[in-house]
Amino acid sequence: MPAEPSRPTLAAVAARAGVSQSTASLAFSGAGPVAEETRDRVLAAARELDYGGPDPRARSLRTGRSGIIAVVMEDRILDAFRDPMAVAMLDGIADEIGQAGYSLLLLTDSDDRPVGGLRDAPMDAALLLGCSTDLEPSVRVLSQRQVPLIGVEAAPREGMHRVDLDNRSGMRRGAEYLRELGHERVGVVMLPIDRARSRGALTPERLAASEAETARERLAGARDVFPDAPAEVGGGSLIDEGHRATAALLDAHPELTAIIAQSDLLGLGAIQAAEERGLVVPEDLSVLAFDGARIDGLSIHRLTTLVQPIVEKGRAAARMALAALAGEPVSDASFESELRIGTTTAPPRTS
Amino acid sequence: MPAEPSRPTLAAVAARAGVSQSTASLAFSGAGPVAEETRDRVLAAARELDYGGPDPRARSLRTGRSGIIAVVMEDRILDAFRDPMAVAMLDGIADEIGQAGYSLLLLTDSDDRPVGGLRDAPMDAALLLGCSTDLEPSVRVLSQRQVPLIGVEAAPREGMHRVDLDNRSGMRRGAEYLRELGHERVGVVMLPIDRARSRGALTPERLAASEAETARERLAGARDVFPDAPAEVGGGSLIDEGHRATAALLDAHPELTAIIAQSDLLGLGAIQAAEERGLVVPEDLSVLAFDGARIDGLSIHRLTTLVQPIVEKGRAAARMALAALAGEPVSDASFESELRIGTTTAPPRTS
DNA sequence: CGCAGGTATCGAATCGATTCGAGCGGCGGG
DNA sequence: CCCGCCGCTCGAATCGATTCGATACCTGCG
Repeated sequence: MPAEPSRPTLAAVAARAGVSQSTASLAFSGAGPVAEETRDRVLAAARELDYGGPDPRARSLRTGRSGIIAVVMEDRILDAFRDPMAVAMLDGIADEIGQAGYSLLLLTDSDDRPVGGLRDAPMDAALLLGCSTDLEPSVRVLSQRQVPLIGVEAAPREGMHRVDLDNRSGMRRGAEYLRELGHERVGVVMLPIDRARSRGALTPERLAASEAETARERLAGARDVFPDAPAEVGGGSLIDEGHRATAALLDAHPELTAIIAQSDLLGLGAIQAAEERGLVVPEDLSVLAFDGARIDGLSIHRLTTLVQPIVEKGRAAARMALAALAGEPVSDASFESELRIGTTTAPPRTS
Repeated sequence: MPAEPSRPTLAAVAARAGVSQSTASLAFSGAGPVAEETRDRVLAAARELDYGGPDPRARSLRTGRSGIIAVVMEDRILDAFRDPMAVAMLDGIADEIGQAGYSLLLLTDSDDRPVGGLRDAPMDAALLLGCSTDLEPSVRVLSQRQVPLIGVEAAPREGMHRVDLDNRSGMRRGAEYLRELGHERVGVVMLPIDRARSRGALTPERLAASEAETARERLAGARDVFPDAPAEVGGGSLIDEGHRATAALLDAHPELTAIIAQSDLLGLGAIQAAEERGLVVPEDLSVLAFDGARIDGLSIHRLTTLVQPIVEKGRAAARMALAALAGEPVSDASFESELRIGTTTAPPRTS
């Protein structure tokens, strides 16, 4: 091995400054009383040695804190970031976390490497975004490691704090609004309900086998009002998927006068599909969605949708993690959506 | 303090299994020879004590590796993820990094806390995405820490490996194509050129003060062909920004027959702005963009654009980091864009 | 039967900081 | 003038693993 430049250590700095290691440490961390003159000497020595501050690894071993909060998603990163809701929530999380001096570690629960980063990455807390039960093995590792766990719209689990949304009652409220407008034949365009993200008409069997809390709850809300509503499952929360699913739904059920989409993107796809077959929204087909996403560049329609406080949800999750880390008691949070009436719903044509 | 459950340590497991700590370590890591029977005993003891595997903090102190690769962006997370290019590149990075068993730490170079996570987060390497020179202080900390640095379209810096794109010659090729079609009056819609993301007409002073490599290079390419092309700066790579900037440009220069947008999103905004004022694309106004982004839900126009291998860029950056970590020699990478002719360019109307 | 060679295990040093209690002057009050 | 307190500095233990060299045992061969 050639010359060893090897990063200088705090001990080296202390030696050069002629103080003990403990004093040098105090000079850097600012904790504890240090004479100004001493601190200057230490900092000068550090500069001379090109010392860049204490090694985070050593520090984190000693203090038990790494300054990292992990966010675990089940999707591929690409898919997750295509979803404006995930991004918005992440933004809330990042903001809150950053403010508190933590950094954000992005983990996916990929099938390939079952507990890849989850097991080996240093983290002080973990936020699980919309995770299904089959994340169980990974999550177990974390609770063994006594990492505080916060689940956002995740299946309940012992020892996990939760952030929830009124998916069912919110969607029910939306459905009731459609019924009040006079709709009776309504179809539902669903978010994926399994990890394979398989498309197609929803059958009772598929529903029973599903692990996706959010999709199930939103469907339940819709069916509270329209018990027989047919549903088509999309392969993701994407405009194109909403387009495809709606087309399939309208092919199979031409009598539908309204579509309930489980997300705004699906709803936008529904509008595209409708227009493509010559239907005018909302006169020929009403579209109700969910999320209240702010989507760049789509200004023509204002979706009627259930607005959820997504950024706040992210913030809340982050704050719960921070509270848990601070040793404060943590109580679950639950949020409510609000029906925002746009230009995509109207009474059905009186035929 | 109440009862201390305190996570069991490897030493405890070793003791319970009746082996030495070293043996227990080997049993877990798989390195070194361990009799099968012994390993089973260790794993059993671990199970009984509910031991979740070695502490990443301690491991990383000892091994000098944390298994984390950081990605540094200058935007807020929200802004960065609104940009499909950033997301796509991140996807390439995440994929490559994950494959190698590393996790991804997301850092932003926020003004508030100058070296926030950058200084304190454990990381084995850092990827800087499109960062300007004023990232200097943060970056210096990292090179002090001897963390391998990879810059993507970043200003050159000593000790930093680079991934580059032919922004200038690519855009020049696009501009030449416009000229061949017969265009002479062309305007440029630009990406932000300063951290404040201030909008408005581009002046020579603002250009001189700018730090944004990518925007400058792409402009230079356009002006290689149309030296006097007026330019308007957008407040981000967003459809709405392209819309606004194009409107401003057309107000000030009604004679323009083509718009060169520095990103696809800006290009889409340009189309919107054109259509809004009754111009037909491409007959009345041609639009040339840059990126070749795959954008969900926009199927009407096929942008004429310079396609860049964005995912590959991400992969390359990640691979360079991994190579550096493996002690292999690293050589800079540079990529080329390709002009893809769509339906948004045509000869100008012969007036 | 003795020894070389190999394998499984062990001891102990080490990674680089933080932190707690003790020590040591200097200053103010009695 | 002496004592006690306060403010600064120092030593040494500690965090929880990895890893290198040494040890003990066993096998097979001469």
